[in-house]
Amino acid sequence: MNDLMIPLKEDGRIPMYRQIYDYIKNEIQKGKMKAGEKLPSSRLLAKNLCISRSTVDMAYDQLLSEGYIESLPCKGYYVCRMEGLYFSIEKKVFTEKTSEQKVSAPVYRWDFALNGIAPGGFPHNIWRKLSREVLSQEGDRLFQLGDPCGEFGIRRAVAEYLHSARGVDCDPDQIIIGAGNDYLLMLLWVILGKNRKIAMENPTYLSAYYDLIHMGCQILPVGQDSQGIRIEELEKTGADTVYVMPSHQFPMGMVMPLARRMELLKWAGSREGRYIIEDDYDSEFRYKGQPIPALSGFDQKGCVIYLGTFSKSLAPSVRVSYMVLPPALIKDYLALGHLFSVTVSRTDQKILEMFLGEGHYERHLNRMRAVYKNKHDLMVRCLKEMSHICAFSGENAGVHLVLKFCNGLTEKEAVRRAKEAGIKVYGVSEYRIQKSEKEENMVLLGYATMEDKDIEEAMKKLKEIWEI
Amino acid sequence: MNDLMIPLKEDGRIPMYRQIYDYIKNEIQKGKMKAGEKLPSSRLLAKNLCISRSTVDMAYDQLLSEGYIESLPCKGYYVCRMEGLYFSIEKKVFTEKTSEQKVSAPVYRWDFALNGIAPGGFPHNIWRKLSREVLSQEGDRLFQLGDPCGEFGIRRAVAEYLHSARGVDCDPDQIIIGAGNDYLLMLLWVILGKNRKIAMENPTYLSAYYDLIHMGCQILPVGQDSQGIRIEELEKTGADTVYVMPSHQFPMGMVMPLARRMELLKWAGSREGRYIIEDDYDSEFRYKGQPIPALSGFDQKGCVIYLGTFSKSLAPSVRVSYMVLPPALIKDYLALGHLFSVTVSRTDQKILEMFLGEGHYERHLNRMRAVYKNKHDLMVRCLKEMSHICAFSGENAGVHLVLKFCNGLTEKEAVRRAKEAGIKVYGVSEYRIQKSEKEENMVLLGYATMEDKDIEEAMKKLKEIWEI
DNA sequence: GGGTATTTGTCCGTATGTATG
DNA sequence: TCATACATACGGACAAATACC
Repeated sequence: MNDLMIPLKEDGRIPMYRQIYDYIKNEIQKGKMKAGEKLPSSRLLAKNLCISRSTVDMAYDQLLSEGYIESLPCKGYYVCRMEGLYFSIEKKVFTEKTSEQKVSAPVYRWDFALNGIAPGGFPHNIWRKLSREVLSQEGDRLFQLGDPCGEFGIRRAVAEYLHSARGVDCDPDQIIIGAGNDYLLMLLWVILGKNRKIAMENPTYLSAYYDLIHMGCQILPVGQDSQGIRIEELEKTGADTVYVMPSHQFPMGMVMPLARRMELLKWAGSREGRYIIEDDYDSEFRYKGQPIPALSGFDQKGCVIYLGTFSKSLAPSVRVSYMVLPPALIKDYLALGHLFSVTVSRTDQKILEMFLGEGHYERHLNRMRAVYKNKHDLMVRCLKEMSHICAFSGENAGVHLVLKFCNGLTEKEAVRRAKEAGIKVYGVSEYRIQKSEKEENMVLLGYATMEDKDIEEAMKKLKEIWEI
Repeated sequence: MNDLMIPLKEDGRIPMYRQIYDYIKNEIQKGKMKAGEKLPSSRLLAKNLCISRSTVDMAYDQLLSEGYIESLPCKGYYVCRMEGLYFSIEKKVFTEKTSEQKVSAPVYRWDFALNGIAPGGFPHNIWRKLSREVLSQEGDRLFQLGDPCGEFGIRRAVAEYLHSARGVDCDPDQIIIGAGNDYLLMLLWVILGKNRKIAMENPTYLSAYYDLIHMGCQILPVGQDSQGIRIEELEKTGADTVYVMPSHQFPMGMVMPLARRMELLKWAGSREGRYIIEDDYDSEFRYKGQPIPALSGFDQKGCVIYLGTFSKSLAPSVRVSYMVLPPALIKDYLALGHLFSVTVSRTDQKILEMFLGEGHYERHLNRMRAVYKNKHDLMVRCLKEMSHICAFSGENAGVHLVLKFCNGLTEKEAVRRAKEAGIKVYGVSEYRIQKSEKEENMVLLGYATMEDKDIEEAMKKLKEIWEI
């Protein structure tokens, strides 16, 4: 009985320890838990229910004192023999209505989604604790209007993080905090002026592409090789700005080596007013090879705009991103007269500031890196058994892989077959901003949100159905 | 490495397991412990440090989960190969520059600010309670990606509120949640298409004006009389869209009567593709007269876009606004393919949902209405004693008043004299998007942030210094 | 070379201090 | 003051690997 799942409601009306107590008592009375049966250990149950062990302890204590269970030190808790008592307590059970979406959705049993985080990956308790601290300490002050760029505290924390972890040397005053990359890109578009010709890698991160397109921007697609964007091609487009993801290109997954980075910087520095937008969206997760500082760290001439986010590394719903502007552009931004208010609530800013400042972020990243490396290695192991079907790339970083079929399977057919088997995979063609004429044969598999067990099951199925 | 001696301080400030963790992590990062090296066993280290084994276990556990070390059961713990993160040991320290504004700011003893809320006006305890509930109840779910328009729950709550309090009849699916009006205006600009000619009242809410201007929008200023925007003039401009604040025009403070509203709706309905953007920013605060439903409530043809916010009614730092789009535009928005993610964190959305759903918002508004009515009445009393100096208007709603000098004082001079006396008041000319040729003679006084005592003192001073 | 003592990671229940309302 | 919940720290029991006789 280690899979005990107790539905907890923390509306404050019924204490949690009481709910646990009630539930277990009921199970014993109904006979679902039999005499001698072992209860889950306090640690295990606490972990499963995402609460403190002491809370479980309190529930067990009460059961103990009422004779429902006995405790064998260093062994566990066991259900006692309850004799001579007659129970007839029938509890009414309420079930939640399945929402309509849920009814129409269950086409996919597995989803190799490209966003989202590992289940249980969000550092709940810490976040909750910090949230409580912030709300009780800061008082009214936090609900007055704040700095339009974001509070100094979080900007400093981000600057320190960028310095030590990404090699980016910037002043807090160069940083702008905003609710998501989409928003910051819109802001950037205003700051840079509306006549920019922006080059992008093809395929690329579609959200950024559409952001810019819908703002009325002219986008010039540029091809890429194994080292990243092709500089020669970039030069030919006549673009004055380029949007790149050097640390882990999305979706192709290549890491831009130092040499190419230097070429890119040279491109930007060779003409006045050229800018590089460096989207460093998931640089936090690397599993192999030398860490390469962000492009922005090598920037001497102030032509790199750095974009980073907590949405990928912490949780998608933490909609906080940051942008480092070169001094010249920050001046332009301030000249706009603070016309935009900051889009992130001050409480969230303060929580994040503390999260970074107290080292929680570093620890969280380390933990998640270990978690993702596990999944990554598992994926690689599964894929190695499929080498007659496909080759893979984009490994060693990020949380997704690129598969290229070598058995003649097309992207379309692969996606279709996977769908029939209840597995969602993503075709590379979806991310092209300039469609290729020839048939595509690559798919993307994100593994962040998948449980290890599901990865194994799904990969086994894929191996079967992609056989030709 | 069995001679590991870790200097432990047991002053209770840093937990012991944490000190051990920090120490070892540091050794590994500095390279003093190399990959593959064996750590002392938990028992040995515990003995050496004279602490419990479990304490060492906790430290090792954390190092384990973060991937610094690996555990081989029955053998020992070993240092892992740490790759991926870029370490720069030296920490950089940033200090906040005392911003120039702060240095030059303390000129003012009183500030009749036009934004901000009453001191103590934010319902702290409730907010904190809800925040705690949300964070402990919702668990992980809340940190996965949510609905791009905002969670259904808050959209439903807003729809219900708008229906009952503002007479706006809309479906939750017509609502888009966003971080601030600025953001929603940018979004709207994308949805409406970039060739719109937008008319605005003159003077108007500058932030909205600059948002649109910087997006590259063509803005046509339109004059207004005591009833609001002049329809004839609007017609002449050739605009296809108009931005208005019918319930309390900023900054002039007039309330658009029913007749004018109908004229405006007629204007919009008379030509295909005409839209009215109704900014209902502070309709919550009315002190007199019949409440007039929002323009959107009379809209039969689907040509009104409604903008509302919690930034004014709750607190500036609660950056949550909402937009109600007519069905046709919602379709256009969805056709854009959800390219924008929602900009408000899901926790904040959930908190607000409960805040509305449990009736806290209604109670809060009632309370604040009473608070502001007090201040409002106090202002009016003070101003009546200044009737030889100025007339006032814009009363009965909102949290600011408009003063018009009748003793020949100019805006410029009035602002200057007030500044000398340590009082900040705001000239109407600042809010004009088309400057007037003749000398201005109106100023704006916001009373939301002022304590009653300060209002009395400041108004008394103003009476003296504005005497001619 | 096979039994045995020792070492080791792992899991267990327990106790205490602290923060919050 | 008390109930609730969490963080920290303790020491015992067990099974598997290892070292030793």
